[in-house]
Amino acid sequence: MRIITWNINSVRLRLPLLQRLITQTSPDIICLQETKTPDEHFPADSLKESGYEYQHFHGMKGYNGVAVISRIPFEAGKVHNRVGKEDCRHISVKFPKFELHNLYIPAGGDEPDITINEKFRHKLDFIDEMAEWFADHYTSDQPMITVGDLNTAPLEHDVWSHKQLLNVISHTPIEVEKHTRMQNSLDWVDASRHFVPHDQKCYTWWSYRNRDWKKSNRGRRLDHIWVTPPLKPYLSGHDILSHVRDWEKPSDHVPLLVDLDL
DNA sequence: ATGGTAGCGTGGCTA
Repeated sequence: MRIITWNINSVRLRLPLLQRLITQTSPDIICLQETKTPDEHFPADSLKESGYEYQHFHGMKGYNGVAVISRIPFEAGKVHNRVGKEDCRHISVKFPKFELHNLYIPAGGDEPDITINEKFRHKLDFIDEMAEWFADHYTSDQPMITVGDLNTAPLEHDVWSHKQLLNVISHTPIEVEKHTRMQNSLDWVDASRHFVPHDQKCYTWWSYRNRDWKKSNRGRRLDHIWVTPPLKPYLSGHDILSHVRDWEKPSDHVPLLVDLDL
């Protein structure tokens, strides 16, 4: 079983790129973030024609938005409102062999100070709520998968410069602490780091604000696939599809792929 | 220290 997660940064604008990704990798399940469209404009029919008959999406005008599209049937999905907002950042669906959560955690703005930056407060509260909610509703012996743009790069080699990013939102100690606490809530296994050694640089996002993303290579690992311990033995493959960052009109995030022998 | 680019949807927010 092949699962892809991708912050697509507008599913309508990049539908042709999504189709190309499907042709090249043939995933069973695709999870998208930042679809940036209300549900009535989600390209549901087009993706059904591509083979993804089972769909669950939740979007809004202009911002955020998450979607799960699948060739494999799943039970009716859920929408989860987080920290009192209806801003389309968390959906889940139930497959026969596991439950899947698709997350778009708030980016958090620019200033890493909760007293002056409401967006950073929102991000930290969101992560806290997720950690509690996972622990309250599940146990780590249940087969679960969480994917998405978690907007935190927790490890030293998840960013191009650990020292220079210590005070930059996505890699500050307070976020890393909360992110790690969320990860520990159900003993989530970080699938990318299961395959990529911790001392090796590993990125899924490169800013638009660099003239040449590949040359400067100032990336961060913001996108993640986590599995609970029962699924760990079935992890069989992993790929970060960096070449997609070079397609015309790319997203600033690249797709992350995991294979499970299920 | 600053500014750099992109999407949505047409002015300014968010990333």
